[in-house]
Amino acid sequence: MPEAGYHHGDLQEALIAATEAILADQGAEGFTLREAARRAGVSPAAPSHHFGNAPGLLTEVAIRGYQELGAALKQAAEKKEPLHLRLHAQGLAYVAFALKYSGRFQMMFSNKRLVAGDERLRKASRDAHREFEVVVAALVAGTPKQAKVAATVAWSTAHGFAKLALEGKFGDPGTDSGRREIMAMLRQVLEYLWPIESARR
Amino acid sequence: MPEAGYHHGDLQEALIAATEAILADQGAEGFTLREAARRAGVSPAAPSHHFGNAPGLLTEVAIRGYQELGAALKQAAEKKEPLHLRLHAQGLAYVAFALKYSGRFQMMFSNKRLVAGDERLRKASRDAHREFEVVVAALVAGTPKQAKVAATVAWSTAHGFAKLALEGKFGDPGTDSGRREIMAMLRQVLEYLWPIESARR
DNA sequence: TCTTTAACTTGACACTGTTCAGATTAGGTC
DNA sequence: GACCTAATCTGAACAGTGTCAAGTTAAAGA
Repeated sequence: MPEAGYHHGDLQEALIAATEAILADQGAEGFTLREAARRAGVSPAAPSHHFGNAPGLLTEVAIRGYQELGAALKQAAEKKEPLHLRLHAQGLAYVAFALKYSGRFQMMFSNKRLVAGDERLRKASRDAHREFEVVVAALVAGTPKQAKVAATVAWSTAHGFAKLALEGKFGDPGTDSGRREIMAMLRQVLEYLWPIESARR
Repeated sequence: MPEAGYHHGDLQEALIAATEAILADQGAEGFTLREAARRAGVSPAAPSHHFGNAPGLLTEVAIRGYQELGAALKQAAEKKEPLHLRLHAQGLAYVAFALKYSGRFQMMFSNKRLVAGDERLRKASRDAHREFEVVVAALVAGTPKQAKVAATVAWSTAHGFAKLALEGKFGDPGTDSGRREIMAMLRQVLEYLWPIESARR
């Protein structure tokens, strides 16, 4: 694990960490392969031996992002009654993740920069999405098909809200007060979609 | 309007058209300023005299995109009874726009590549969004604030669904059959959100 | 016609991702 | 311990990018 010398020791992880750092403080557009190599203290050509090319590295980062997101959704749904609260918690967790790790989040959903059709990536994305389904299935009385539709509604709404929020449509996501505005608006949206008290209007 | 000679005649429009063409057949990531200049038959430095820089040109294209999108939403809402159908039509129009002009659509919502805080851009975006509000306000019995929330729900859902669809989460948006799958799923989502027949469950 | 000014080009600079031949070293084998 | 192989990384190069400063061309107004 020595960071100096001709052989890095654990360049793979160092590059992933460097990429996440860049995404964190420069955003998705700020990433360059050379900068990642620079931060890992290695030549521009080094990453190719581990990840093939830039999309290869980014795909690895995206996979981990989906796993984190899935875990956050799972955790948000635990031990919440009534069941509606679980969906609220998941929506809040989804947007909170998007705001907190905005660069990574944006990268996770920009297929053009990832390895098109990577099987592990598809699986990670599906697994995260499924976290919505398990909650929705418990809530919606209906066929599995209806549950799938409801889960798609939940995902689409959370995702659309997060994306629009990141583009500054609901307030500046770069400031504390802006983020509070955004989350307040989100709570109203969730309440509209899945009212907590009464049955749906 | 002569296309040849030292002075182009109408380079402004030519560059915008070239940009839209690139976005149409290469996608948002495929755009380069030099390629736009190339297609307009002009040197790489020429665009700067009209748009300052690449974000300047892209912002102009995005503004027109929002205007088109707003017009499509407005048109979709015309002459449809019952009122729920207007929202359905708007959702369908939103996603149809995203699928048809995917490159431009993606660019419209990638602030990092546009002029941050351009006033005309903000207005164009707001105007498009407002098309949701006018329909929702007529539908939702409630305070203006509630109408705003409902409009945000509509926008978020349509936008999220469109984005996820473009990333291939509901089928391949590049094929006819994939697009049919996507639109079929969307119809179910809209029916879940705003059931046509009965009152909301 | 002359001159001002807008439009455009040329050439340069600092970047980018990727490739390829070569240098280095880690780890297993004698 | 010495040797060899295979993995790892470097250095230099290439084609491409956005943008800038200085120079060239032509349109428009006096």
